[in-house]
Formats: sequence, C-alpha cells, structure tokens
Amino acid sequence: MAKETTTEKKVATATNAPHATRTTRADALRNEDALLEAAKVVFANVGVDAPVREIAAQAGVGVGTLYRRFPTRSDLVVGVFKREVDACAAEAPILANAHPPGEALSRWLKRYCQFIVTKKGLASALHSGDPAFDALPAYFRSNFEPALTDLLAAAAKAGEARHDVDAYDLLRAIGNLASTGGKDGPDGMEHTYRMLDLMIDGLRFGTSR
Amino acid sequence: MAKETTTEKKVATATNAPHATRTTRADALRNEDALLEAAKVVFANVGVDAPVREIAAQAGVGVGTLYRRFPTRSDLVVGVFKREVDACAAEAPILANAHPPGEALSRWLKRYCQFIVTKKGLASALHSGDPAFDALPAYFRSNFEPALTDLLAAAAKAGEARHDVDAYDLLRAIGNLASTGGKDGPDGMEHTYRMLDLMIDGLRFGTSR
DNA sequence: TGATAAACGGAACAATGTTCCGTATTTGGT
DNA sequence: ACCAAATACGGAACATTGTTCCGTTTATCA
Repeated sequence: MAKETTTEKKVATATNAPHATRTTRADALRNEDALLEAAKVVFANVGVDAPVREIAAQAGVGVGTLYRRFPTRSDLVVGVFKREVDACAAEAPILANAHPPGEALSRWLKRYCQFIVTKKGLASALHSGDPAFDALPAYFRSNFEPALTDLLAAAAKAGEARHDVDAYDLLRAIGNLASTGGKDGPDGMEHTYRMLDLMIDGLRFGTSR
Repeated sequence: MAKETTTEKKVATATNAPHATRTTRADALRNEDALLEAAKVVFANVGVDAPVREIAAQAGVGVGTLYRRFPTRSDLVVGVFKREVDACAAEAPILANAHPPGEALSRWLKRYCQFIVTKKGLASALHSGDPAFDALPAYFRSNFEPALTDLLAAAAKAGEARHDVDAYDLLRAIGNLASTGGKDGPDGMEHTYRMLDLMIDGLRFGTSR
C-alpha cells in the first residue's frame, strides 16, 4: 500500500523466514540507468517512435531487460521525461549556490530553454491521447514551479528582478518562446536565446519600479 | 524518366491502335467510395490509428484493393479529410439557395462546427510531422474561406450581418471554440452550439452599426 | 461473345511492441 | 570462500500492424 522507496530492506519481524527480501541487484540498477540514458540519446536522434530494440541495443542489454524495468514503451518515455525534468530542476539550487541571484536566475532560464527544445519531440507525444502521459504535465509543473519560484524570490530580494512575476507564467511564456523557435532554425537557438535575454532584461528593468 | 501523371489518357491521334486506354472500371469507382466512407466511420469509432485491415473489411474489400487506391495509410487519412472538407464546403451554396442569407449563414456555421468536432481526431494527426499532411491546412482554408466569404457577403448585403468580419478569422474563432468543447462533454455539443449562437447574434447585432 | 486490360482478394513479408523461459549472475548466510 | 536461492539477463518466439505480390476474377469494348 505505502509506496516503497528505492531500497526496500528486509522485514525484520521475529517469526519470518531467514531472509524475506533482498536489496535490488547492482546490475539491475546499472541497467536501469543505462536504459534511461540510451533512451534519451536515441529519442533525440531518431525520435520518440524509435524501436525498442534499438534502445536496448544502445544500452547494451536485451529487450527482456528493458521490458522488466519499463513494461511499456510509454513507461520508458515517461521515465526519460521525468529524469530530464529532475535533472533540470536540480540545477536550480546548485546554480543558486554558485552565482549571485540574478546570474543564477538567468543561467537557469537558459538551461530551461534547452530542456524545452530537446523535449519538443516528447511534447507532441504528450498530446497523443495515451493515458500513460496524463501525469506528466503535473510532474512538470510541480518540479519546475518551486525551483523557479525560489530563484525568482532570491533575485527579487537582491533587487535583481521585479517582484510581480509569477513563476508559472514565466515558465509558460519561455516554454512557448522556446518551442516555436526550434534548434534547427536558420541561426539555431540563437534567436531563442536573444528573446530569452529580452525577457530577462525585462525582469531586471522592472526592478526600478 | 518523365513521371507519369495519374490518368494517362489514350493518345487520340488518328493512326493509333484500336483502344489505347479504357475508362475506369465501375467497381473501382464504387470501391473507392466505399473505402472513403468506411474509413470515415472507422476513424470516428476507433480513431485515426485504426488498422487498415479493419477499414478494408468495413468497406467489404481486400487490403490489396485498398492499397491500390491509397498507397499509404496517410493517403487514406488525407482522402477522408478532403472528402469531408468538400462535403462541408459544398453545402454552403446549397444552403444559400434554400434559405434567406442570415439563416443560410447560421446553418452553415453550425454544420462547420460539426465538421470540426468530428475531425478533432484527425487534427492531432495533422501535427504529427508526417509530410503527407502538409497540404491539408491549405486545402482546408482554400475551400472554407471562399465558401464562408460568400455567405457572409450575402448576409451583410441583406443587412443580416455586419460587414467588418473576416471569413478566415471567423473560421478560426469558431474552430477553436468547437475543438475545445468536445462532443463528449457533460451536455455534448450543446455548449458549443450555445457559444456559436452567441457569435451569430454578435454578427447580427453589429448590423445596426 | 470473347479477348484483354483492369481490378480484386488475401496470402506472404517486414517491422515492431510484448511475452516467455532457460541460463547466468548476484546476494546473503555460513 | 562457498553455496543455494533469488534475482536478473538475453533473445527467441509471438502478436499486431503496414505494405507488397501475384494468381484469379471481372468489367469493358470491339
């Protein structure tokens, strides 16, 4: 009933058999990681419709292994998406520690742009009607919104950003901005970054109000 | 070397052989029609991803027959889409003859709403990246815009609609309106029709200006 | 009516998602 | 260090499609 966290230790009740559970095997963990990494690469190169076999091959495992971890193609897509969301969101506090607030905000927004651009392929899959993807928008928001909220608050406190911008609005705005100006455009990403700088300047400018 | 166009008619020069070409066989025409009709039904029930075999079965033909007419799944989708566009656009002049201008306009817009709602499934396919669908938006517009323009002009001339509404804008507006309020909603289509009536009233009201 | 081009049906092929199971590896206790 | 059991692995086999091929049937037209 309660969801197990990654390592489920043996049940220590007195009466039970010698060993009720084991830890997840090391190779299993390694393979799960390899699969997600491989899927990320293959999805980027071939698209989200890439054959499962190809992903398994790239990860250096058999399809059986892939399917034990990700019972369905969709599960793999979801896995990659979440992992990327996690990775991107996790950079927010790191950047916040390593740079002054305004700089951290600016850097993270650029990083977010990259996320959006590389996930454009996945984005269309999201609207494909497969119920496996239903939870992703919420996951997206629940990870990114707090991350950006913190960055914004810190920057605002330091007088490096205005106070009246909502994190979610900003996520959407930049999301739209980045998803229309693809990375394959005439000046690839340059246009997107220029527009992003514009928005960031806008954030700073508002400070004086 | 030179690519043949679809129907290479007999060369009608005086000297040639008895019969260079024949007319398209009657059953072929019948089957093409049956296939489009079947596809329309199956797409509506199962979705645009319905198996080709199922469509062939519904049409009462073999898959071979289907593939001679529509060399690719996409071709079939395109065929159904165009046929529906044609059918809907063709009703405009008919309604214009059968009713006073304002009534004709109102009726056609309702018909257009139905088109949009039933084609929602196809709409997502349009954005799937398949280049076979690239021509459809233009086809959509080049058929509907003139049809609605005529209806609007007639209604405006009769004092039953304002003059300052662009046909394309109206198509888009109602398109958005109908595609968000699906037919499966709580009061199925009723909400959409109510909003449509609102817009039509708006068209009429502007008359007084 | 009969010769013939056109069209037909569906078996066969290819690509892909998914399942199954015999084999190999890891773990935990001794 | 060793062993037995649990766990995980690989990839063949299966199921479901899209697509092609070809022997058979049928409509056309002289």
